[in-house]
Amino acid sequence: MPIPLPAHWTLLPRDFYRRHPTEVAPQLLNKILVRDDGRAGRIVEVEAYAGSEDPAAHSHRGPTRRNATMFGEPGHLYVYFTYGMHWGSNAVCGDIGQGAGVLLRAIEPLQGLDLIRSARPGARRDRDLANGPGKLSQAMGITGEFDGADLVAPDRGLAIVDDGTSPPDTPAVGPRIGISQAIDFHWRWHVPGHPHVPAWRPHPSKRRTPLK
DNA sequence: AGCCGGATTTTCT
DNA sequence: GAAAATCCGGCTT
Repeated sequence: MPIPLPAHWTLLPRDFYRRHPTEVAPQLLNKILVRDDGRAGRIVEVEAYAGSEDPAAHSHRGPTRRNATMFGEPGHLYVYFTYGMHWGSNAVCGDIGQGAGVLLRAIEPLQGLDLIRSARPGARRDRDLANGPGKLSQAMGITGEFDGADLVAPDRGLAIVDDGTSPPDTPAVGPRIGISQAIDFHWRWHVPGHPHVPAWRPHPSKRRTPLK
């Protein structure tokens, strides 16, 4: 069942996702993540994860039960569980079998603020509602039930749309956060100076050292 | 504003 | 059995 959208909001086509995640990621900035319950937010921070070429990717060592969605059709949502309590949301990219995706790290809530606030009871300020992959998923009510959801031909009330806002001409770039492998890949992009992106980070505030 | 530790459980080695 | 694509609260500057 289709998601009711404002007239000028258009679904992103399948081919949008059928590219390398480092190409898709910056293009996802300023797009909108929408749910059929009225929740919507502008994507303001993303990270690219490739397949076998990327030691930090869940898909690096090939398909498993957890990452199976990453190896499927692009334009679906890969939802993973980590740290015993947090969900992360990715748009699957590239070709089938590649295992690539773009992690959605932060959105600026636009619609359904009442629902989003009640989903994030701990948030003091609105800028804390969805400025992190776990917070974003919690704000939008995304859990494992949404793993594999189609974002192009929505089957679970979730989609990514274009409202006519272009991606930033010069998106800010930096290293990915919370990983211990391939920290030299600068595969994180965000809207420069956006208030709903965590304060300017020239480097991760907490860098884990690889276990020896 | 930054650093630190605890929470909590799935996943794969 | 250890690490994990994190978050939060509490403590120190």
